[in-house]
Amino acid sequence: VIDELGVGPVTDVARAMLGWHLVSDVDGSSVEVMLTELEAYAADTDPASHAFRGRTPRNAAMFGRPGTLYVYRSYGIHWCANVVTSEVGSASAVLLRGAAIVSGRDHIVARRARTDHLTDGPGKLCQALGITGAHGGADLTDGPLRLLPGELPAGWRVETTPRIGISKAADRLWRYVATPPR
DNA sequence: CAATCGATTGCCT
DNA sequence: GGCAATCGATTGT
Repeated sequence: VIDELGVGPVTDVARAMLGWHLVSDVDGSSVEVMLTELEAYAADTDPASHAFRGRTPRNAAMFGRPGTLYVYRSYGIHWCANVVTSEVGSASAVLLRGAAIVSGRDHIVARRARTDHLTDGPGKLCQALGITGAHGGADLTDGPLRLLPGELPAGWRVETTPRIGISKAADRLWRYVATPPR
């Protein structure tokens, strides 16, 4: 299903993943979103990657198979999710920063306890999908969280910008944002 | 063993 | 637009 993941540089993979869908059946709530904002992190050559300094207890999941979920806690409060995109041992990953809701909006509203800004940010997206640290290392090809290849709808544009909130390698245009036609 | 610092969010002015 | 909240992995003494 996710044969496209292990192929090519993580930047290309991240851009190609725009329009892919992520389905969550966590806690019995079925939610589906389409990915619209992603960032590429290349383990070895990227000082901003959590895997840049090698394997640690936190980033162990990044060294797994392509299609593995890597989840970490940010600012002690939020969960952020990445998809491992490289072969075992390479630890390149794509950070999930934003998505468009396809179905299950009611479940998301309940989880987020608000009706706006539901999935526009890495922490918000995790909360919307019910992703927590317990899902770190999960296989996205099988289980309550599934990643499905797809295409952006006609007319959507892709913008390339610097990554958000990092201090190292901040000049690389490795953030990809898809926006609907106006 | 203590110190540091976020791949952020939401509420405040 | 500014800033506090919050915690554990990672790094330094």
